[in-house]
Amino acid sequence: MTKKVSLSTGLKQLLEKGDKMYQTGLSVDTVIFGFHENVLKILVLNIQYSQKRALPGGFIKINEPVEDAAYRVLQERTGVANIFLQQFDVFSNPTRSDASIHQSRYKDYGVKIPKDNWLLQRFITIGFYALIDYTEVKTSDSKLDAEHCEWVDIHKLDSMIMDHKEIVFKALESLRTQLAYTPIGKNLLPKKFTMPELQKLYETILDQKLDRRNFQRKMISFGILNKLNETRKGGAHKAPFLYTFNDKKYQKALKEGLYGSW
Amino acid sequence: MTKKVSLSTGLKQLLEKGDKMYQTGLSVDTVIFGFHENVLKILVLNIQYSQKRALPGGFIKINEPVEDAAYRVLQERTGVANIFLQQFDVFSNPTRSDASIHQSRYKDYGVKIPKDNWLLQRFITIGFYALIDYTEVKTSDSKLDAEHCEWVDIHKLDSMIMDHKEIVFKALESLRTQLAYTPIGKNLLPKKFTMPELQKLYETILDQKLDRRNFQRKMISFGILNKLNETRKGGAHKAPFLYTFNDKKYQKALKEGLYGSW
DNA sequence: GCAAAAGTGTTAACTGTACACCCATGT
DNA sequence: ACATGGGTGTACAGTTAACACTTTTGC
Repeated sequence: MTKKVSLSTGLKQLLEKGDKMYQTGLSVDTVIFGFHENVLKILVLNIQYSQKRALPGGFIKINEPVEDAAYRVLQERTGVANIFLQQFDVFSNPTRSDASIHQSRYKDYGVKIPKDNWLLQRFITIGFYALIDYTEVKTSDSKLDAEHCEWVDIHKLDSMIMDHKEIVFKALESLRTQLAYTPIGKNLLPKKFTMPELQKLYETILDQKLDRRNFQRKMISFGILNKLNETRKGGAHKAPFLYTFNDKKYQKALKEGLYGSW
Repeated sequence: MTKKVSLSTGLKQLLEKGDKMYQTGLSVDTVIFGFHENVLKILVLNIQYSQKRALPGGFIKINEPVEDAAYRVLQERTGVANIFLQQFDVFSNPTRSDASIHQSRYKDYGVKIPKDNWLLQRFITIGFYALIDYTEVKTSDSKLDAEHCEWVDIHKLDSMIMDHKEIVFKALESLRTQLAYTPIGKNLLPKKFTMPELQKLYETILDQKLDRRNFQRKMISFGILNKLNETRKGGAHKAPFLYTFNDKKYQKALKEGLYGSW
């Protein structure tokens, strides 16, 4: 992260030259899902001088595909590569933008954004969701950062700016639909995981209990798992076996779907 | 449609004031599906001075939701209201734009578009597909129109401008996926239709033969059809019964899916 | 040894698929 | 009458769902 002075320089450039560097009126917002302590969480930004939170988002560079822009945002916030990213909707309500958010960001430096500045125009945003291994993300621990990143339980997202709560809701809806015909665990779990862990993940996303035995059989029948000869010791009771995803088959299932269509 | 003079005025305004009226760098393109003579067709534009065809598309007005923009395009081209419209993807390859298409459109009027004009900038387009009752569309019959609309068999789309063929392909792919968990016939068929007609529609979209009897049972089991006490006379052989969609249940199925999720 | 969690097996219910048969209509 | 397409029924197979039993581990 940067200090106040250089941040100010960056903000100044954004204000004055942003419309030459970026596609005006367009942004990407990413709903970054992670799984931790049996809870589905998303990575959100705490907005300075506001109780509200925001989705990590950014602008699209001239000559940049939107997927790259979303990936760039993700990298900046999580430092993780090889992330599952999925575009799921476009949000274009003309009243969704909120000039005050940008204004308060600049107020501190004594700058008032001119009314006709590109930042204050109406923005259409393209929504992506990402699935990411919680353990691989190094969120900055300093609460002092102007834009501090934080994992928040999906059920405890009370106040978010603009339409960001709607975006999260839609992302979750898409994720649930995806779950039915696409493998998803690989991106949300550590390399090695147990069957109960995988099941908890599914149950959390679907918000529903699943039968332990049938779940195991179904998962194995998909043929995307490698069973290891190790067990997860340490927990009370019987030690469950560890699994990894079979990369080749996983990728194949991602492309063709778990059931191979009609 | 308008004459050359007023068209020129419209084009002039587009060139000079378009960036004040529309979201720059953003467009919508619509893949309009229709079903006729047992063939899945889409409505395309014949580009003047070109052998290539284009998808009906347009720009997004300042303060207009993208869905409204897509709907506007649809209305302009088909005159039909109450259309099923679905956003399915965003196309943002930086090299997808083609300045020559805009240039040749203006060349006729002796106008050369300045290099820095908004029309020649990179455009990101939001793809929609529409399902529409073929019989309700009045395509202008005059082949003289600058932008003549035409129904074309989905399998006979050889040359299209830019990435429009890819857009059609992706739309078809989405439609096929949708088919599995959403009712779709309502928008592609006349009010009254027979079971064999509905089946042909499904077979055409899926590009696959389906069992006559099982299809019928499955459709009826969805509970979205009203069987009428009329039959479609005229054809050879036994007259099939006519059906309509049960609007209430159809709308419910659209929202909740045909199977009600997990 | 006991409680709690994990592994494996069995059966019943349901769904999808593949047919067979009968009926109506135009030639 | 017969060829063709449409309507209805049934039987089998494959899948899903429900549940029982055994094994392992920490206390």
